[in-house]
Amino acid sequence: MPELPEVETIKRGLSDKIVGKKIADIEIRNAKSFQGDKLLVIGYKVIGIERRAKLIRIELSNNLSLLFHLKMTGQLVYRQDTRNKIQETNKKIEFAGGHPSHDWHAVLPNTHTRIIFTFDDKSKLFFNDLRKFGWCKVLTPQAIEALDKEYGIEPFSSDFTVSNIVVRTNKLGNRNIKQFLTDQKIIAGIGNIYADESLFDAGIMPTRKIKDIKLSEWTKIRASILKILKLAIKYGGTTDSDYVNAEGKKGGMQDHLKVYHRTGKPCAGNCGSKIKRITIGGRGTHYCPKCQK
DNA sequence: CTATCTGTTCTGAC
DNA sequence: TGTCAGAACAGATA
Repeated sequence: MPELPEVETIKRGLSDKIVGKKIADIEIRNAKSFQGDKLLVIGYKVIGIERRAKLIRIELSNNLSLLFHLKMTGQLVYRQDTRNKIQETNKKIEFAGGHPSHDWHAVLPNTHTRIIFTFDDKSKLFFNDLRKFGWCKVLTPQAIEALDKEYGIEPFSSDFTVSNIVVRTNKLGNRNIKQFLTDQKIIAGIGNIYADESLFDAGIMPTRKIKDIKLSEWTKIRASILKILKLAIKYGGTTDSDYVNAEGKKGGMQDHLKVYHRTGKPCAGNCGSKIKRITIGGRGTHYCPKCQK
């Protein structure tokens, strides 16, 4: 599930590859995945890639932008070589084994490819999305500005201070900390994985009501969020199921997670306890009953 | 085979 | 106004 570190990893990967290239064609394989008129963006150059919350934006030379939300299973994979030898290799593996190979997603395009962008040098950007929840929209600068206001504080901005966080707890005191952290209108970019990991790092129970959280604990939570997000970006994000970077490769953060999807396993803090799993707001929530208070 | 679970965000009901 | 279930969708798992 692409959260801030995964989207940031894709952004950095794509910046190296497509900035300066002109969009020559767009093939829409699933109408719902592309919202807007593709003719408005074909023929224009990519001048930059930005990230806001879990959204990725390709900025074009005519001031319009292509905005993507990958939701849970979306991928943005760039291929320079469209002859795609990997595809032929994988097809053999797939048929030989009778089931999809380990590198199944390297086959491009595949059955989950919803949009194909072709650049003027014949290289391609594939938007894949198994569950079709993700989307790409053509947006004007005004629409981008309006959208920006709907989202909360960026963790890596100077606005991400304890006082700015605490001021947003007003009237939400009964809410628990896990739901508070994953609310995009409050802090932008934190999802299920990094909320659980940050709260473990901070030693805070995910069920804690925010009105009962002390200032010293908020300080710790803020520091833990930054620490965990930086670490996840360093490792290129978490590949739980579908996430891959702009080159189609998996992330490495899953090997460094301490609670997420570690239900029943020994706590990484050597406390002797096992990781528990509960449901908060309909989402799986993982924590150590001994290390988190 | 069916039922359940997964996890981001929006919508509509209370 | 806040909260919450349900939906969007496809596939893995029980």
